[in-house]
Parts: sequence; C-alpha cells; structure tokens
Amino acid sequence: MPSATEQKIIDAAVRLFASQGYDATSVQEIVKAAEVTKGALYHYFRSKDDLLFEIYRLLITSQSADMDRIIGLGLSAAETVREILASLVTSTAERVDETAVFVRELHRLGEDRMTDFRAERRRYHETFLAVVEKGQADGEFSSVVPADTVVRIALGVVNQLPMWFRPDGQKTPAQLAGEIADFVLAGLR
Amino acid sequence: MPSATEQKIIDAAVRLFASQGYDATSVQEIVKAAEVTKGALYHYFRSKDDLLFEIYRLLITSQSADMDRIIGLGLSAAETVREILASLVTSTAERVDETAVFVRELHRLGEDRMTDFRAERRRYHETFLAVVEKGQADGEFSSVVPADTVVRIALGVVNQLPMWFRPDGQKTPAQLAGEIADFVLAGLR
DNA sequence: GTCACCCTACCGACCGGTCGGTATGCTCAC
DNA sequence: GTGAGCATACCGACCGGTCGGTAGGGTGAC
Repeated sequence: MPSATEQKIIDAAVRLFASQGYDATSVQEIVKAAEVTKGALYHYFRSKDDLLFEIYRLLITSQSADMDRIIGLGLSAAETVREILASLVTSTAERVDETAVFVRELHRLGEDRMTDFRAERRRYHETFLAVVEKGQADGEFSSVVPADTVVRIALGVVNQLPMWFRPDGQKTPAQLAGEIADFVLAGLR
Repeated sequence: MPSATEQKIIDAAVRLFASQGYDATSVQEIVKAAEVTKGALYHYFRSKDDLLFEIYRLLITSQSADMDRIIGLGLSAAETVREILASLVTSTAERVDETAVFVRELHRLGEDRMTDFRAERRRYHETFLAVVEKGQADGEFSSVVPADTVVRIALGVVNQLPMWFRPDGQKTPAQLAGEIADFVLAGLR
C-alpha cells in the first residue's frame, strides 16, 4: 500500500518516462512534476532504477493475475484466447504510459532483475502457448501456422498498442479488443 | 554515398544504441567502438541527434522503396499483402538493430522531424491500407475485421520483431515471413 | 499531564563526475 | 595554398545521489 507521496512520484515518473524516455528524464523533473522534493523521492526509492523497476513490477503483477484468473475459468480454447486478449488489450489501453515505458526501457533492467523478468514472461508466454496448442490438438484450431508464432504475433500487437492507440480516438478499448480477438481467432480457423 | 569513416560511425552507433539505448550511449563510446575520434564524428554529423536521425532515414527510405516496388507489380490483393509482409519481415530480420533503435527511440525526434516522419509513415500506412480495403471491396478478403485494425496488427508485429527474433534461432527469416503472412491472410479469409 | 526520547517523513544545498559539443591546429591530396 | 578530413584539449551545464538537518506525531516513565 503506497503512501500518497509515493503514488504521486510513481505517477509523475510514468508520465515523464513515457513521453521523454527514462534517461532523458532527470530526477529533478520527476520531483518537480510530483510536487515533492528529492529527499522524499530518495526516502521511498533507493535509486532512479528502483523507481523504474517498481513501475514494471506493478504492471507485470497485474497482467499475470489477470491471465491466471481467466485460465481458471475453464473455458474452451477459443473463449480462453478471446478473454486473454480482451483483458490484455483493455488493461493495456487503460495504462498506455506504463506499457510504453515497459516496452521501451526493458533493456535497462540489470542482470538479476532481467533474469527474474524473463522467467515471469516465459511463464506468461508458455501459459498462453499451451492454450493455443491444446486448441490445435483438439482440432478446435487450425495448425497451419505454428502456435508459437501465433502467440508471438498476438502478444506483439499488444506491446505495440501504445504506439498508436489514443484514449480519445474513435474506438473504445473494448471495441478494439473485440476486433483484435476476432482477427487472431480468424487466423486460427 | 557515405565514406568509410562515416559508415563505421553509423555501424557502431546502431550497435550501441540497440544494445544500450540512445541516451545511455555516450559519444565517447561511439567513437571508441568505431575506432575514430570525436573530431571525425562531428565532422560528419552536426550532433548526436543528427546521427540518430540518419539511422532512421536510411531505414525508412529502404522500406518505402520496397513497398513502392511491390505495389508496382500489380499483383492481386492477397499476393500484394503477402509480398509486402514477406519483404518487411525479411528486411527487418536482417536489420534488427536498426529496427530496435527505431522503435525504441522514436520519441526523441524533434518537432520538425517528427512531422516529416509522421507524414511518411502515414503514407506507408495508407498505401498498405488501400490494398487491404480494395481486397475487401472486391470480395477477395473478408470484412469482418476493419481494414485499419488489420494493418495496425500487421505492422505492429513487424515492429516487435526485434524483441524476440534471433538470427541464430531455429527459424529463418523467410520461414518466419511465410508464417506471419499466412496468419494475416488467414485472418482476412 | 507532561516531558524526554525517538522515529518516520521529508527538505534542499551540495558534490564528484560525465556529458555533448567546440575551438584550434595539423596534414596531405590536389 | 587551400580546403577536406581529421586529432586533441578543453568547456560549462547538468546529472544522480548524498547528507546534515528538521517538523511533527507517537509513547512510556513519572
């Protein structure tokens, strides 16, 4: 449970990192935007890197929880794929800044954290892959395109969302989620 | 026609920007890796930003030329989409570093260059879009998923390629290009 | 009740070091 | 001789991080 000050710092950092990039954003800028002081920032975070990592952690945690919940519903392969994509697209659309930072600054993770992260992403990737493969094995999905390529495409699309999705655009996140799910499922027929 | 020195600088910069990011790479590092001096770098490029932009320019120019060439062949919609994707995927696979830098550091473009870039990307996007829309109008493609979403998905996948494609992996660029084209076309049936 | 004692939360001036960029001059092909 | 193609020494701005200090609230001994 983050304090109000901590939350202000994270919010400001996400916004600035998303619009300028991590390195191009100074700690001074963050504290100014968050209306706190440097002392406050370094009271809550051990380093600028730590702050970045906290942003990642919040995002990954929530995405993994979503996926686990959907898998737990025990739906058919097609329905599971649709739900996973819909949940991913809508949650990403709601947090475009976090996702933009995440995608763009991933390489800044240190050795240890990168290892942790890769393990978590691998788990995520393979859970999704298993759903597609099961659908193919059961004959619910076509096997023309290998399952791993399908998963790569599907997750890649979501990561690119921040590049073109605009909250004030014509399509609501839910609409978009539906279209993307339709397209991916069509490719699996 | 860039001189040998100029080329060495660009190559080194691409490699370093791709692995560490633009801001995290100092001009000192670049000249050291390129085995030239700062004087040489600032003889050919007006600023570090200029160097980055030159990398963009080379990539965009070649991609646009590829697309124009394919459109000029006058193939069917399906064949055109397949060729565009195949060409994009293989050329991106051959230049993962450039593409990684491009995707990651886009936001660093200044006002003017960003405007130029958006115009060029818009042109690219709409040329592709026109092909898909024509295919849908002619009944060659399904219209279940709106053309603009299909184009976004297709181009998004390519931009994400550097995140997971490995030149020493199991799949050749050509194989991958085929699979991606298959999947996109399947979604258009 | 109150005062000594702490503790968390926060402040902001300051530091060593690095960065992008420049000024100046050499050298060699033409 | 003169200009393109570099090399080298150097500059001022700014950066992430530190550190001595403070404000204010909780708490337990008396």
